[in-house]
Amino acid sequence: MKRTRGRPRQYDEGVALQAAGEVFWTKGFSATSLDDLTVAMGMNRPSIYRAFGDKEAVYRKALMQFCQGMEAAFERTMLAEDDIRKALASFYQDALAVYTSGEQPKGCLVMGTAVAAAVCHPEIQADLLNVIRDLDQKIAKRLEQARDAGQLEASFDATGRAAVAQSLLHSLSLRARAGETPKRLRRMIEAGVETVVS
Amino acid sequence: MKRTRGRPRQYDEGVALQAAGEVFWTKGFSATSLDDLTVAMGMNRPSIYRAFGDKEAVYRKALMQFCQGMEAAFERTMLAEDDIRKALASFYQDALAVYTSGEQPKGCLVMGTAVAAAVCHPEIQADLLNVIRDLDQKIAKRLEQARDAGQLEASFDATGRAAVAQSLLHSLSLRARAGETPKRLRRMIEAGVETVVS
DNA sequence: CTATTTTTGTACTATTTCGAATAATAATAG
DNA sequence: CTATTATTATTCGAAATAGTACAAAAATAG
Repeated sequence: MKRTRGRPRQYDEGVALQAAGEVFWTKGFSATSLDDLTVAMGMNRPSIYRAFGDKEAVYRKALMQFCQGMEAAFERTMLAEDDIRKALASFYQDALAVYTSGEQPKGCLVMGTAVAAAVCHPEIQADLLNVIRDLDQKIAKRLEQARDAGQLEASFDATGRAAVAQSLLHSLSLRARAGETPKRLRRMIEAGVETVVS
Repeated sequence: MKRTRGRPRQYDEGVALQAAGEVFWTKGFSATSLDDLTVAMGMNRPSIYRAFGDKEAVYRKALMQFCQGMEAAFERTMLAEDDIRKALASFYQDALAVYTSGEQPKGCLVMGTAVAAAVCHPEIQADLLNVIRDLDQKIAKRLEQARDAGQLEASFDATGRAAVAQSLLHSLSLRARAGETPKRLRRMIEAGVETVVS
């Protein structure tokens, strides 16, 4: 951690992006103003521009940091647990815990806010598609592994079911943001796991 | 159609709301300005206020009109077709046709834009939750009917599977808006139908 | 023809918003 | 101590935005 020249920066990149993410998560991309960001990030406007670029750049970086957190959750659950049902169930539960973590449930940052912005912001749309396809592949790989371990039928369509499995996650996010009760969401997880592996 | 007193209105309510819906569908709720609406609806600002109220009121009325169109699609497919697999498949296909209808695919107006606005706009959130729960019930009822007709196992969990079935719709909307290819979306429908009824 | 009613059209104000120009600050290099 | 570099802080201006006040228009009622 060598000191560089010039005035030392007062912000921590990760902390600032997390704070930005919180605002975007609540208000959405276009309803969030730069003034909102200066307050939340504790940085003044020119510092934000210097450090991250314009609003869209801040947003995309906050998205990517959020995704890293979700990838960690995937590893803690889907990859750490051997039984595929338990793995799926704990993955959904971990995700749901994130989706309902704040004072108000806000779902997934990506699915809750990037989707709306996607049509008018091609780069956000591209990020979104990448995230979705990446997760499809990760789930499919894990399902194949379970199939090879004999936990699923030999004819199990891992790719098709992976898309279904991620659909449940999308819907969980959406319903959480819509204010659905935790009880109903948990029941959906149960029915969903059973459906995916059936 | 009796002529009423006063200057005749130049707009048609349904047409105006549809035009408003198109803008919201593309830009999202908060990125749409009243100037955008005046242009699209062919009405000047005070006329919009008089006729529909403020931006949020216009938005909610446009949402509700969109939902009526989707309900009609539900009746054309899920209720008109006897075989539950065909019914589901044609419902998803009809929905996908709507989701990818414009020059750019925009998914579902509700799932694509109301979700982002839901956290800061309680009435939009309430509308969203109502729409979701309503469709869950409609699908569950249709699945029960299929079960009673012997097309599904007696132990089939209609309520749980209805939530899964709607999840596929949510994901279809989301993926379409993310720019997923029609080919992949159609494949997802196939795998999804098979999963739901399995 | 005049009064009444409803909608349309113009213009305005106060506020928000983005982005940039400029100055001040705090460190290192030599 | 002076020059250089990187970051922070203040301020400004131009544009966009939401909502409203008020006048004009186009119909019916009597």
